[in-house]
Amino acid sequence: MADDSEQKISTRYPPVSPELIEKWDLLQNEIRKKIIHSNTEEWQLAEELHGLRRVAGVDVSYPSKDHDSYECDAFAAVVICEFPTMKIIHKEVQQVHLPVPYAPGYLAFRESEPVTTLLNKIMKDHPNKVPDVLLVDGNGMLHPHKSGLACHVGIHTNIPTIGVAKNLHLVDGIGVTKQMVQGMSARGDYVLIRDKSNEVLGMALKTAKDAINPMYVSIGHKISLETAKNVVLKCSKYKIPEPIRFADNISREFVRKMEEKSQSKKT
DNA sequence: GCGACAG
DNA sequence: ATCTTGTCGC
Repeated sequence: MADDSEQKISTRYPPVSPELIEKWDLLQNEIRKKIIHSNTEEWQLAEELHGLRRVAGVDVSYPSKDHDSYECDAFAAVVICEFPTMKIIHKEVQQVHLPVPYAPGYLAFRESEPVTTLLNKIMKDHPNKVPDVLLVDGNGMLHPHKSGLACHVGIHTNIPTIGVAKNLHLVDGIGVTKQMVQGMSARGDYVLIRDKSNEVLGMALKTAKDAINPMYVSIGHKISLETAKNVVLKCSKYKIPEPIRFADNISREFVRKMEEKSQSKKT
């Protein structure tokens, strides 16, 4: 069956072979079919999220020099926070090799494998710290094929997962205007984002009072969008939800250390 | 008609 | 994602 959602990717991205794209599209379809769109856990039943103990943030940071090359090394970080205090109870960073470039719509094929490997390692080594829900920086269902990075990570770890993106990724048919975003004044305000067939893919959510731009929230796996919104809000002190913000800081820190190291080596 | 495009 | 300075405010 022909797929009309093929995208034109400008030359600023390293080229990915049509064969690989074709393979990725098939894999994304498989992921999409496996996604559970509703709540599956006890703690998701009440708005107060009673019983939710641990929330993990997942992020990958890149060295400045080769983040745009076909393959590169990067640092993946997972930070597990206690809910609702957001106190860090575990953090783990891993240097990873990313064998394929970033291509719009195909972030999962760059980041999901190393991230799931790290998560599975934590689950094995620290079974008492296994997170109840994952916050992944990137989209879940708010994606051209409804199977963004957060969906992949959720399916591969079998943990409820939420996609949280700082920027809106282009999906044809969605109508999100600046006016809608400007219309949000209070923390917790949101605008649902639907596709051509009027299906809800995610939402623009105002997570902080003074944040001009919203966060884009969508489900990854085993959670409803309504519950996902609650989790993200309760984890957000600033614009970026705390677990992701921490994971971001830590992975960046390691990138910086690595670059300093390679600098002194040259001299 | 061209361009827009998570990280 | 990454590159950067100052600046405003609690």
